[in-house]
Amino acid sequence: MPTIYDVAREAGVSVGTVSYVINKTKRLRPETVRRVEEAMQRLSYYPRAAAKALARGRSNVIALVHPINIVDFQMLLSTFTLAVGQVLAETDYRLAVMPLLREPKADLELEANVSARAMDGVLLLHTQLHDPRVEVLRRSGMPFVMIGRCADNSGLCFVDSDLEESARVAVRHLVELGHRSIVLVRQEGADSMATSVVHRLVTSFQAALEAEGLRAPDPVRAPTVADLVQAVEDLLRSEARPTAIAAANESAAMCTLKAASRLGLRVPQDVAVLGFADSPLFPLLAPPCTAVFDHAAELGRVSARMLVDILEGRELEQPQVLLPPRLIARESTVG
Amino acid sequence: MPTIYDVAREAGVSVGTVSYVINKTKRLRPETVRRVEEAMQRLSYYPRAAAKALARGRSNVIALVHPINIVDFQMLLSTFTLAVGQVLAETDYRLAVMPLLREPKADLELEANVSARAMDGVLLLHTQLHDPRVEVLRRSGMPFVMIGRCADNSGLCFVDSDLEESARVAVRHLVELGHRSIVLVRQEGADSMATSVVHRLVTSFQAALEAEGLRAPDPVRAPTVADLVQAVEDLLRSEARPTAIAAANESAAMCTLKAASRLGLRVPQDVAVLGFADSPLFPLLAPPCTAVFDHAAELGRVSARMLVDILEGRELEQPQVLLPPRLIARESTVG
DNA sequence: TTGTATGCGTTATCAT
DNA sequence: ATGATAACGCATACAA
Repeated sequence: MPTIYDVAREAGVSVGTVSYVINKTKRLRPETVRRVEEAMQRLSYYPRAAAKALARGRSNVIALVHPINIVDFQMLLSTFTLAVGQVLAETDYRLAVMPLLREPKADLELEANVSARAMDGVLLLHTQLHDPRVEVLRRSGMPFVMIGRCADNSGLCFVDSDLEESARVAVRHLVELGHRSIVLVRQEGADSMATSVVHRLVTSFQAALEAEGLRAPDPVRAPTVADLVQAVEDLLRSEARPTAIAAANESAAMCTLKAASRLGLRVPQDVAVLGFADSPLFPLLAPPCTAVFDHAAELGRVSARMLVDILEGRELEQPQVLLPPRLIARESTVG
Repeated sequence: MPTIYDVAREAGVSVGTVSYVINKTKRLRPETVRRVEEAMQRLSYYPRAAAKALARGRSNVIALVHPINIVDFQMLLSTFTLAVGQVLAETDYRLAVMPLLREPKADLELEANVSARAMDGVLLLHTQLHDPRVEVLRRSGMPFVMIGRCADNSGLCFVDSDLEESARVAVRHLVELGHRSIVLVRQEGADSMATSVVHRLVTSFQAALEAEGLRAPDPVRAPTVADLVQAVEDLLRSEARPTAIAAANESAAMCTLKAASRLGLRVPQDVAVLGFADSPLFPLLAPPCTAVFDHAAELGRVSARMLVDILEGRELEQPQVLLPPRLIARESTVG
């Protein structure tokens, strides 16, 4: 493997000059630049990432940290990742997605990477209200932007969906369609990481129902897909059968549609279905499913830009951003 | 940030000793070990990843390289990633998922990372028959394991599904159920990266049909979800309406089910549907969809173990592994 | 156990 | 205004 010294010798210049050419740190005589570039070409030289990172004190890597064992389908993740990648493509930062595996060891794994300064900054997905990962990041002084937020966000940066407003928008949409009996359905993972964002949604949703003067029944929940389908079927067969169901995530929406179809109920005539979360699946469902708060891509763009601004020492216009919900009405509610 | 020198001073030993304690490279007097460990604790010292990488000549990072803009839903990716992560958790290697963005620049991006020696080895997802990324990896001497394979695999390591056998298994399943008229449906992305694996499937499928003495009509294809639904609807309304449809991936399966439901056709009585690919979605569809070749997790496990073996200099039992297909019969074919 | 050379770029300082 | 030189960052590994 050729080093910068080999290149310097080959080009007949000093290593400093080569470095300046690589990093465009100084203006050099075009002739010199050409010689150096040709030498690099000939030797097929490429600066070692580790050496660069050690010398500069930073790695130019941004880590996207997310739990891998969550119940949601991670459709959000690919949309989000794509958006982040597109922002970073115009910067010097490289993206490394860092899936954290088992819950108990997850924090240690993050702590190891953070303490080793394996990255310059972190995008933290699925932030929960009391998130041990946030403590790790905070203590270490690692710059980070949360997607979602904690109970106490003072001094922290985040980009989040406005869940409260999302719930209101959803409820209002259903109420305007004449629904008065609405139930929320959610899959309850064994995984605490995923739950707390859902918990916030549940709370907001109940509040939104009450604000419209409607009853706010307990949400239907089940740990597995099969159980959830069964639970929704039971609900739809009960006397208290709601006329509309809101699903907290993709899998809940699919379970709901499935339960309805099993019972021979028509959607939306017999029961309307609305899903939270952004998912490319929703338009493909039968019927296409109305969705609220689909801006995974925007969460990605905004959070990535924010983190880059922090790392570049630029002033942040807004360290805490709430994205307004959007409702995409499809056939599962509006026929 | 404390360095190994600070720790050495604090513990009253030399840096070498500290290094030995960290890496358990040598046996030291327990008393010394204790002193060093306490010093590290007090200073909350953690070795810098970049320094370590520079000194050792390797990063202990394994990169999972995959295209991000493929049409498939990347359900495979999360299952696969989880499995890889579980294998690596028992090793010293960390996992960095590296999504490659835009097609034309993807190779350059990979080349930059590879040349910079940002990782020790690569797991290459969605390998295509003529894959420029393979050339990049090959030229650079970077150890890698392909998931999928190329046209010429001599000297290369891969783990792949046995697509030919998968196609036979699928066709046989449908034939045994009495189907004689079977059509393959696929979504055709703008993205060439995704197509060639599908292309192999198409070829195998046609061959399997002919081996059973059946006609092998051209596959139905369309670039977008909406178009594909339309195309399947047209097919199902035509005189040549097949009694069974095989879908090349998740989105094609969902499009097919949707087209059937729109036309009021019952699945599987009026038309049977079978999907290729592994997806946690399949059981959730209405009806639950029969699937062939669902071993994303095993692909992950086997390829990760293989790469670690290569990196550790262990002898490979089998550098080229074909996983036999599995068929999971669900209601979309067996009612 | 210790001392020290080594790996590889970056950047401040000095020389032309 | 350019270019050369040397110190620096941090952990590893070998010789003593």
